[in-house]
Amino acid sequence: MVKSSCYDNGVKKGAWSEDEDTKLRAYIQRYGHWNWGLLPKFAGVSRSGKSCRLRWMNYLRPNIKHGNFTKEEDDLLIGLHKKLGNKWSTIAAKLPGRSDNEIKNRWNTHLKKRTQNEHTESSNEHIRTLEYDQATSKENHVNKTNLQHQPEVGTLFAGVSTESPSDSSLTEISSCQLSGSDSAVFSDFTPQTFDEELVGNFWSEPFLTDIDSITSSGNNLLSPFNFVNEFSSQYSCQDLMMTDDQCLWSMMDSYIENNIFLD
DNA sequence: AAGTCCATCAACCGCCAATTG
DNA sequence: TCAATTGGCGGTTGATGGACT
Repeated sequence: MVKSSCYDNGVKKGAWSEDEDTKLRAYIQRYGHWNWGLLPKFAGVSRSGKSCRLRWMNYLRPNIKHGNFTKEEDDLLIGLHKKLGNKWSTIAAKLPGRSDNEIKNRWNTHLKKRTQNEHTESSNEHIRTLEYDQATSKENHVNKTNLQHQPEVGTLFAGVSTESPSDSSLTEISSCQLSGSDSAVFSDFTPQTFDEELVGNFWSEPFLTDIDSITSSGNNLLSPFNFVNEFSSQYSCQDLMMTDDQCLWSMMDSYIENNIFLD
Protein backbone atom coordinates (compact mmCIF):
# COMPACT_ATOMS: atom_id res chain seq x y z
CA MET A 1 0.00 0.00 0.00
CA VAL A 2 1.93 3.01 -1.27
CA LYS A 3 0.88 6.50 -0.42
CA SER A 4 2.01 9.50 -2.38
CA SER A 5 4.42 11.85 -0.70
CA CYS A 6 4.51 15.59 -0.32
CA TYR A 7 6.62 18.19 1.42
CA ASP A 8 5.49 20.53 4.17
CA ASN A 9 8.06 23.14 5.19
CA GLY A 10 10.84 20.89 3.98
CA VAL A 11 9.52 17.95 5.96
CA LYS A 12 8.43 15.01 3.85
CA LYS A 13 5.07 13.39 4.52
CA GLY A 14 3.34 10.30 3.26
CA ALA A 15 4.69 6.90 2.42
CA TRP A 16 8.24 6.02 3.35
CA SER A 17 10.61 5.06 0.54
CA GLU A 18 12.98 2.11 0.64
CA ASP A 19 15.87 4.54 0.84
CA GLU A 20 14.43 6.35 3.85
CA ASP A 21 13.77 3.05 5.60
CA THR A 22 17.32 1.94 4.97
CA LYS A 23 18.77 5.18 6.31
CA LEU A 24 16.62 5.19 9.42
CA ARG A 25 17.13 1.52 10.17
CA ALA A 26 20.87 1.71 9.68
CA TYR A 27 21.19 4.78 11.82
CA ILE A 28 19.15 3.53 14.76
CA GLN A 29 20.69 0.08 14.71
CA ARG A 30 24.08 1.66 14.89
CA TYR A 31 23.52 4.56 17.22
CA GLY A 32 20.15 4.09 18.83
CA HIS A 33 17.55 6.84 19.14
CA TRP A 34 19.15 9.28 21.46
CA ASN A 35 16.83 12.16 20.49
CA TRP A 36 13.94 11.77 18.08
CA GLY A 37 13.84 15.51 17.40
CA LEU A 38 17.40 15.61 16.12
CA LEU A 39 17.61 12.10 14.74
CA PRO A 40 16.18 12.81 11.24
CA LYS A 41 18.91 15.37 10.63
CA PHE A 42 21.64 12.97 11.70
CA ALA A 43 20.14 10.02 9.86
CA GLY A 44 19.78 12.07 6.69
CA VAL A 45 16.02 11.79 6.26
CA SER A 46 13.67 14.73 5.64
CA ARG A 47 11.08 13.63 8.17
CA SER A 48 9.82 14.84 11.50
CA GLY A 49 11.11 13.13 14.59
CA LYS A 50 7.63 11.90 15.30
CA SER A 51 7.36 10.34 11.90
CA CYS A 52 10.72 8.62 12.34
CA ARG A 53 9.72 7.30 15.74
CA LEU A 54 6.45 5.95 14.39
CA ARG A 55 8.11 4.31 11.43
CA TRP A 56 10.68 2.67 13.69
CA MET A 57 8.22 1.51 16.33
CA ASN A 58 5.60 0.21 13.92
CA TYR A 59 7.64 -1.16 11.08
CA LEU A 60 11.42 -1.14 11.27
CA ARG A 61 12.41 -2.18 14.76
CA PRO A 62 13.85 -5.65 15.27
CA ASN A 63 11.55 -8.60 15.89
CA ILE A 64 8.45 -6.77 14.70
CA LYS A 65 5.95 -9.16 13.17
CA HIS A 66 3.94 -8.37 10.04
CA GLY A 67 1.12 -10.16 8.38
CA ASN A 68 -1.84 -12.13 9.57
CA PHE A 69 -2.68 -12.49 13.22
CA THR A 70 -2.90 -16.04 14.50
CA LYS A 71 -6.03 -17.26 16.25
CA GLU A 72 -4.11 -17.21 19.51
CA GLU A 73 -3.17 -13.59 18.97
CA ASP A 74 -6.75 -12.65 18.14
CA ASP A 75 -8.07 -14.42 21.20
CA LEU A 76 -5.47 -12.83 23.39
CA LEU A 77 -6.24 -9.42 21.93
CA ILE A 78 -9.94 -9.85 22.54
CA GLY A 79 -9.33 -10.90 26.11
CA LEU A 80 -6.94 -8.09 26.81
CA HIS A 81 -9.20 -5.50 25.22
CA LYS A 82 -12.05 -6.73 27.36
CA LYS A 83 -9.84 -6.31 30.38
CA LEU A 84 -7.96 -3.12 29.48
CA GLY A 85 -10.07 -1.25 26.92
CA ASN A 86 -8.33 0.89 24.30
CA LYS A 87 -4.97 0.75 26.05
CA TRP A 88 -3.23 -0.23 22.84
CA SER A 89 0.31 0.24 24.05
CA THR A 90 -0.38 -1.87 27.14
CA ILE A 91 -1.95 -4.56 25.01
CA ALA A 92 0.95 -4.37 22.55
CA ALA A 93 3.39 -5.02 25.37
CA LYS A 94 1.68 -8.35 25.93
CA LEU A 95 1.65 -9.33 22.26
CA PRO A 96 5.27 -9.93 21.29
CA GLY A 97 6.27 -8.43 17.98
CA ARG A 98 3.07 -6.48 17.40
CA SER A 99 2.97 -2.70 17.45
CA ASP A 100 0.20 -0.74 19.12
CA ASN A 101 -0.80 0.65 15.74
CA GLU A 102 -1.12 -2.78 14.20
CA ILE A 103 -3.13 -4.02 17.16
CA LYS A 104 -5.41 -1.01 16.99
CA ASN A 105 -5.97 -1.57 13.28
CA ARG A 106 -6.60 -5.26 13.85
CA TRP A 107 -9.18 -4.48 16.47
CA ASN A 108 -10.96 -1.80 14.50
CA THR A 109 -11.04 -3.69 11.20
CA HIS A 110 -11.61 -7.28 12.29
CA LEU A 111 -12.24 -7.98 15.92
CA LYS A 112 -14.55 -5.13 16.88
CA LYS A 113 -17.33 -6.39 14.66
CA ARG A 114 -16.64 -9.99 15.58
CA THR A 115 -16.93 -9.33 19.27
CA GLN A 116 -20.02 -7.19 18.76
CA ASN A 117 -21.67 -10.15 17.11
CA GLU A 118 -20.45 -12.54 19.72
CA HIS A 119 -21.54 -10.24 22.48
CA THR A 120 -25.12 -11.33 21.94
CA GLU A 121 -24.13 -14.89 22.51
CA SER A 122 -23.48 -14.74 26.19
CA SER A 123 -22.93 -18.45 26.29
CA ASN A 124 -19.61 -17.93 24.62
CA GLU A 125 -18.34 -15.89 27.52
CA HIS A 126 -17.11 -18.82 29.50
CA ILE A 127 -15.30 -20.28 26.49
CA ARG A 128 -13.55 -17.01 25.74
CA THR A 129 -12.34 -16.74 29.30
CA LEU A 130 -10.90 -20.20 29.07
CA GLU A 131 -9.26 -19.38 25.73
CA TYR A 132 -7.82 -16.25 27.16
CA ASP A 133 -6.29 -18.12 30.06
CA GLN A 134 -4.79 -20.65 27.67
CA ALA A 135 -3.49 -17.97 25.35
CA THR A 136 -1.92 -16.13 28.24
CA SER A 137 -0.04 -19.16 29.40
CA LYS A 138 1.05 -19.83 25.81
CA GLU A 139 2.16 -16.26 25.46
CA ASN A 140 4.29 -16.56 28.55
CA HIS A 141 5.95 -19.55 27.00
CA VAL A 142 6.52 -17.70 23.71
CA ASN A 143 7.99 -14.78 25.62
CA LYS A 144 10.53 -17.00 27.29
CA THR A 145 11.40 -18.65 24.00
CA ASN A 146 11.84 -15.34 22.19
CA LEU A 147 14.28 -14.17 24.80
CA GLN A 148 16.82 -16.64 23.56
CA HIS A 149 17.23 -14.99 20.16
CA GLN A 150 17.55 -11.23 19.88
CA PRO A 151 20.30 -10.78 17.29
CA GLU A 152 19.75 -7.22 16.17
CA VAL A 153 19.00 -5.34 19.33
CA GLY A 154 22.51 -5.59 20.62
CA THR A 155 23.70 -3.50 17.73
CA LEU A 156 21.84 -0.59 19.20
CA PHE A 157 24.72 -0.37 21.60
CA ALA A 158 27.47 -0.61 19.03
CA GLY A 159 28.27 3.03 19.53
CA VAL A 160 28.27 2.83 23.26
CA SER A 161 31.20 2.40 25.48
CA THR A 162 32.94 3.56 28.56
CA GLU A 163 36.63 3.89 28.20
CA SER A 164 36.69 4.56 31.87
CA PRO A 165 34.14 4.98 34.62
CA SER A 166 34.87 8.69 34.66
CA ASP A 167 33.84 9.10 31.04
CA SER A 168 30.41 10.23 32.08
CA SER A 169 29.81 12.70 29.28
CA LEU A 170 29.70 9.89 26.81
CA THR A 171 27.78 7.39 28.86
CA GLU A 172 25.20 10.01 29.62
CA ILE A 173 24.42 10.35 25.94
CA SER A 174 24.48 6.61 25.58
CA SER A 175 22.12 6.01 28.43
CA CYS A 176 19.48 8.03 26.62
CA GLN A 177 19.05 5.06 24.36
CA LEU A 178 17.48 3.17 27.18
CA SER A 179 14.91 5.75 28.10
CA GLY A 180 11.30 6.22 27.12
CA SER A 181 9.95 4.04 24.40
CA ASP A 182 12.81 1.62 24.64
CA SER A 183 10.78 -0.08 27.25
CA ALA A 184 8.71 -1.23 24.32
CA VAL A 185 11.68 -2.27 22.23
CA PHE A 186 13.15 -4.19 25.10
CA SER A 187 9.93 -5.14 26.74
CA ASP A 188 10.50 -8.80 26.04
CA PHE A 189 13.80 -8.90 27.85
CA THR A 190 14.04 -10.17 31.34
CA PRO A 191 16.47 -8.32 33.55
CA GLN A 192 18.67 -11.37 33.45
CA THR A 193 18.79 -11.44 29.68
CA PHE A 194 19.39 -7.74 29.63
CA ASP A 195 22.32 -8.09 31.96
CA GLU A 196 23.91 -10.87 30.00
CA GLU A 197 23.29 -9.78 26.43
CA LEU A 198 23.14 -6.03 26.56
CA VAL A 199 24.78 -4.61 29.60
CA GLY A 200 27.77 -6.73 28.85
CA ASN A 201 28.23 -4.90 25.55
CA PHE A 202 27.16 -1.65 27.06
CA TRP A 203 29.94 -1.58 29.57
CA SER A 204 32.67 -3.48 27.80
CA GLU A 205 32.55 -2.79 24.04
CA PRO A 206 35.11 -0.27 22.82
CA PHE A 207 33.70 3.09 21.90
CA LEU A 208 32.37 2.88 18.35
CA THR A 209 34.38 -0.19 17.55
CA ASP A 210 33.28 -0.07 13.96
CA ILE A 211 33.80 3.60 13.38
CA ASP A 212 36.56 2.87 10.90
CA SER A 213 34.38 0.59 8.87
CA ILE A 214 31.67 3.21 8.85
CA THR A 215 33.89 5.91 7.43
CA SER A 216 35.87 3.68 5.12
CA SER A 217 32.79 2.03 3.66
CA GLY A 218 31.46 5.36 2.49
CA ASN A 219 28.59 5.16 4.92
CA ASN A 220 27.56 8.74 5.55
CA LEU A 221 25.66 8.11 8.73
CA LEU A 222 26.24 10.97 11.05
CA SER A 223 26.50 10.18 14.70
CA PRO A 224 26.95 12.22 17.83
CA PHE A 225 29.44 9.55 18.76
CA ASN A 226 31.15 9.95 15.42
CA PHE A 227 31.39 13.62 16.16
CA VAL A 228 32.85 13.09 19.61
CA ASN A 229 35.25 10.53 18.22
CA GLU A 230 36.56 12.94 15.65
CA PHE A 231 37.00 15.71 18.15
CA SER A 232 38.61 13.39 20.62
CA SER A 233 41.68 13.55 18.42
CA GLN A 234 41.83 17.24 19.19
CA TYR A 235 40.34 17.30 22.65
CA SER A 236 40.83 14.96 25.55
CA CYS A 237 37.80 13.33 27.17
CA GLN A 238 38.25 15.69 30.05
CA ASP A 239 38.17 18.67 27.69
CA LEU A 240 34.93 17.41 26.17
CA MET A 241 33.41 16.83 29.57
CA MET A 242 34.23 20.37 30.55
CA THR A 243 32.87 21.84 27.33
CA ASP A 244 29.63 23.72 27.90
CA ASP A 245 26.57 22.71 25.92
CA GLN A 246 26.53 25.71 23.66
CA CYS A 247 30.11 25.22 22.62
CA LEU A 248 29.57 21.53 22.11
CA TRP A 249 26.56 22.16 19.92
CA SER A 250 28.32 24.78 17.85
CA MET A 251 31.07 22.25 17.25
CA MET A 252 28.40 19.70 16.38
CA ASP A 253 26.69 22.13 14.01
CA SER A 254 29.87 22.89 12.14
CA TYR A 255 30.50 19.19 11.88
CA ILE A 256 27.04 18.67 10.45
CA GLU A 257 27.49 21.51 7.97
CA ASN A 258 30.82 20.14 6.78
CA ASN A 259 29.72 16.53 6.52
CA ILE A 260 26.10 16.64 5.45
CA PHE A 261 24.89 19.91 4.07
CA LEU A 262 27.95 20.60 1.95
CA ASP A 263 27.70 17.22 0.24
C1' DA B 1 -14.30 -2.68 -19.43
C1' DA B 2 -15.56 1.05 -16.47
C1' DG B 3 -17.31 2.97 -12.42
C1' DT B 4 -18.42 2.67 -7.54
C1' DC B 5 -18.15 0.97 -3.01
C1' DC B 6 -15.81 -0.82 0.83
C1' DA B 7 -12.12 -2.86 3.78
C1' DT B 8 -7.52 -2.34 5.03
C1' DC B 9 -3.62 -0.23 7.11
C1' DA B 10 0.25 3.16 7.03
C1' DA B 11 0.72 7.55 8.47
C1' DC B 12 -0.76 11.89 10.47
C1' DC B 13 -2.74 14.83 14.10
C1' DG B 14 -3.66 16.59 18.50
C1' DC B 15 -3.51 15.98 23.18
C1' DC B 16 -1.34 14.68 27.50
C1' DA B 17 2.37 13.32 30.66
C1' DA B 18 7.10 13.35 31.79
C1' DT B 19 11.29 15.62 31.72
C1' DT B 20 14.38 19.45 31.67
C1' DG B 21 16.26 23.98 32.56
C1' DT C 1 7.35 26.67 40.65
C1' DC C 2 6.74 27.19 35.94
C1' DA C 3 7.41 27.27 31.01
C1' DA C 4 9.38 24.86 27.18
C1' DT C 5 10.51 20.70 25.12
C1' DT C 6 10.15 15.91 24.09
C1' DG C 7 8.11 11.46 23.82
C1' DG C 8 4.14 8.57 23.76
C1' DC C 9 -0.66 7.47 23.07
C1' DG C 10 -5.10 7.01 20.93
C1' DG C 11 -8.22 8.73 17.40
C1' DT C 12 -8.66 9.72 12.72
C1' DT C 13 -7.58 10.23 7.87
C1' DG C 14 -6.76 9.01 3.24
C1' DA C 15 -4.46 6.18 -0.45
C1' DT C 16 -4.83 1.82 -2.22
C1' DG C 17 -6.59 -2.45 -4.07
C1' DG C 18 -10.10 -5.80 -4.42
C1' DA C 19 -15.00 -6.91 -4.76
C1' DC C 20 -19.08 -5.86 -6.75
C1' DT C 21 -22.40 -3.91 -10.11
